[in-house]
Amino acid sequence: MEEPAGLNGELLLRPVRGGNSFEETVQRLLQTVRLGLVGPGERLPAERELAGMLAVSRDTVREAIASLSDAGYLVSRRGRYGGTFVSEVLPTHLPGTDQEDALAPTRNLSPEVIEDTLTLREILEVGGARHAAGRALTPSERELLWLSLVEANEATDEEYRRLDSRFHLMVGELAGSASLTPLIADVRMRVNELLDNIPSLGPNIAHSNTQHEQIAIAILTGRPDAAAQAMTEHLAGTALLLRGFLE
Amino acid sequence: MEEPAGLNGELLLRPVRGGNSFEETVQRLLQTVRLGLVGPGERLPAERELAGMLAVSRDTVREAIASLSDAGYLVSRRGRYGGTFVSEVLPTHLPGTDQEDALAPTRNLSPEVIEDTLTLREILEVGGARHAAGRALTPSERELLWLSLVEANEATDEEYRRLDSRFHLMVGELAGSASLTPLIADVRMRVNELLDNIPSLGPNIAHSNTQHEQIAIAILTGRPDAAAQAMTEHLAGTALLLRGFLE
DNA sequence: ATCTAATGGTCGGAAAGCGCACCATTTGAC
DNA sequence: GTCAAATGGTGCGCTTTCCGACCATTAGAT
Repeated sequence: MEEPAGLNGELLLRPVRGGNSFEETVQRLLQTVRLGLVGPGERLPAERELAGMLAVSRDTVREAIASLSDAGYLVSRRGRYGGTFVSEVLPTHLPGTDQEDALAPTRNLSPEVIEDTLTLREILEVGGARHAAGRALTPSERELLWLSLVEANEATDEEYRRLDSRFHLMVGELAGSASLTPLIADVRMRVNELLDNIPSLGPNIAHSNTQHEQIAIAILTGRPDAAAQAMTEHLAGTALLLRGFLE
Repeated sequence: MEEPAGLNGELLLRPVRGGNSFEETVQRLLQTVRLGLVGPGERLPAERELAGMLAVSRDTVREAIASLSDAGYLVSRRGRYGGTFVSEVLPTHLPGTDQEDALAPTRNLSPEVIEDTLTLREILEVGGARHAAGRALTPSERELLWLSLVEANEATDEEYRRLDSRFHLMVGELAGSASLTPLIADVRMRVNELLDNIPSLGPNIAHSNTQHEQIAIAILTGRPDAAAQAMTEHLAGTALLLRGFLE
C-alpha cells in the first residue's frame, strides 16, 4: 500500500524549530546587526524590552548578548543612559581562520542548498519588487527608498554589504506584506553566508549601484514589470558569482 | 537622536517562536492533515519517528497527538501494525459554533492581516509557478503534477479544499526550492483559516479546475510567463472573494 | 500455542527556559 | 551634593521540555 506519493507528509514534518531559544535569539540579534538594521555605535532596546519583543526570557536574551559581546559584536554599558550597543568596528568574517565560530552554524554548501537559496531569493525579492511597484507609496516611503539607495551608493567597501542589505530589505518592506520582510531577511542572511565563502567579491559595486537605481526608479514610477526585471537582472549577477565559485 | 528610520530593528526583533514546542507541534500536525499531505485513514509515522522529524521530544509529540485525538483529527491504535491514523471523517470547521477551538489560535481578521496574507500568497505561489515552468522537470514530476490536478478535478465539495491545497503545494514543490514548500504551506493555512470565516464558498469549483489546468499545462510546456499569469488570475478569484467578505 | 517485532503507554530524573524580585551602577536633574 | 530614573547584573523557584528506560498490547510468522 503506497502513498499517492510525491507529496508525502515528510514535507511538513520538518523540525518545528531551528534550535533552542538561546541559539535562535543569537541568530536574530546577529541578523539585526549584520543586515544593518542597527548600525555600528547604535543602541539596541533594553534587555527587558528585547525579551518582550523576542518573546523570550530576559535570561536568554542576556546569554545571547553575552555570546555576541564575547564575539565582539556588542558592548554593554550599565547605568542610566547605558544599554547594549553595536560595536563601532564589527568583527570581520573570514573563512580561512580556523576559529571555532559558534555563531555561524556550519551551513551546508552543497549545490542543492545553493540553488535552493538562490531560487527562494529570486522568488521573494523579485515578487517583492513587483508588488512594491504596484502599490501606492506614501511620500515618506518614497523618501526612505531613495535614502537607502543613496546610502548604499556612498558606501565604502567595508560597509557595502550592510547597506546593500538595507536597500534590499527596504524594497521588500515596501511590498506591503509585513510577513515578507522576515523571509527576505532570512534568505538574505543565507546569501551573505554564501558570499562569505568566496574570495574578494565586490568588483561590481558600481554596476550594482546602477542596478539599484534602476530598481528604485521602476518602483517609484510604478512600473511593476520593469521593477521585477531590474531586480531579476540584479540578482542574476550574484547568482552567477556564487554558482561559479561554489558549485 | 533619531534613527535613519523607516527600517529600524523592530522588523527583525520579532518573536523568535510562535509558541511553545507543544503548540507548534500541534499546528504542524494539523497542517499535515488539513493540507491533505496525509489523507483520511492514512497512517502517520510512529511517535518515535515523528519526534525525530520534528526535532522534539516524544513526550511533546504524544501530548500533541492526544490533543488532536480529543479534537477528532487523529486516532491511535497500539500494537504491531498499529500507529496513529488520520480520522476517516475529519471534524468540520464551522465558525458559528461557540466551541472553544483551542487548536485554531484566534487569528486576526483585520484588513491589514488579510492584505498581508494575500500579498504574500501571490508572491510565493506566482513565483513558484514561474520557476516550476522554467525548470527541467523529470517525467516523474510531470506525472505527479498531472495526478494531483486530476485528483482535485474529481474531488467532491467536502474534500475539495484538501485536494486543492495539495495541487498548489505540488506546484510549489516543483519550483525546485525545498525551503519554499513550508512557506507556501504556512500561507495556505492562513488562507484556509480566512476561508473558514466566510459562508458557503465553492461556487466556482468548475472555474477553479479550469484554471488549475491552465497552470499545469503552462508548467508542463515550459512557459514561465504563462504559468505566472495563470496563477495570478487564479489567485485573484480567491482574493476578490476574501476582500469582499472580510473587509 | 508461542515467539517476535513494532507499536503506543508510563515513569523518573536532568536540563532548559521562564518569571519575578532584588541588587549595583551610572548619569542627568535639581 | 543628593536624588531619581533607567539600565545591566544576580539569585531563586517553578514549569516545560527533554531523554532514556521500561511496560503493555497487538498481529503476523513460526
